[in-house]
Amino acid sequence: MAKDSAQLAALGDPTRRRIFELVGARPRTVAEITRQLTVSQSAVSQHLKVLRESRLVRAEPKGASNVYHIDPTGLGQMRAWLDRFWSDTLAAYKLTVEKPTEEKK
Amino acid sequence: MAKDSAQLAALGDPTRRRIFELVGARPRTVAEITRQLTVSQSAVSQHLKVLRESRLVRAEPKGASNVYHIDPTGLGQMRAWLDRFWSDTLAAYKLTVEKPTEEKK
DNA sequence: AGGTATAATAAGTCATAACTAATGATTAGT
DNA sequence: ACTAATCATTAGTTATGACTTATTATACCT
Repeated sequence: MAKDSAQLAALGDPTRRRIFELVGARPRTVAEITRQLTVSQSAVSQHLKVLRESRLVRAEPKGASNVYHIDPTGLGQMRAWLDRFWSDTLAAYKLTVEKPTEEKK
Repeated sequence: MAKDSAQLAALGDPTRRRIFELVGARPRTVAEITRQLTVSQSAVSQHLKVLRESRLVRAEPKGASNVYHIDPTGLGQMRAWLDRFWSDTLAAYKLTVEKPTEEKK
């Protein structure tokens, strides 16, 4: 459990979550994203940098534009982080449900 | 996509991630958690409140102590949030892998 | 070459959230 | 009743990260 999650850190910010969701809906340029939000283009760029470095998005240059896509790498890492708890929690939950009368240990 | 994730907001903080991981390893009291970290008991309590309100953990009173457990509710919501992108990303990724020569659109 | 658009970076600002010490309610034991 | 332990809450402090404006490198068109 020494491995912190850069993805969770990145998505802790609401503006970055919205950016991620926009890109998740379909690939977008910085300008498109900026038009959808109420922050400056520069703020969007800075947020995209954080998302890029945590491997949640990747940039594809197209002329003067950069088109941002979801990056499966960070998604997979985040999913792995989550699955650690999900399987354990599910197992404990199933025990409770299947044996509701055996609460004593 | 109007539904923001309280769970991601909660886990955006590194101290709260560590607390969540400790509780995920096994149920723990506030005192136990406090001993494992380098912040005050008061800080731990405040963080646990955030985790509780986002349904990532639940408290079980035991005498003067509170034992904290993982709450499957918030985990499930977080997983659902993530799965929205995972399935789409996987589909797009598979398309790329299965047809590597058709990069033109 | 000149002009426009795009996006990354730098430098500065400041609100807020993570932290602390203090407090008080509750529990448990003698 | 008294004492100790536990933990939630309150009130105060301040570092940091999200924001802005400004700048600049690159791409593209005429």
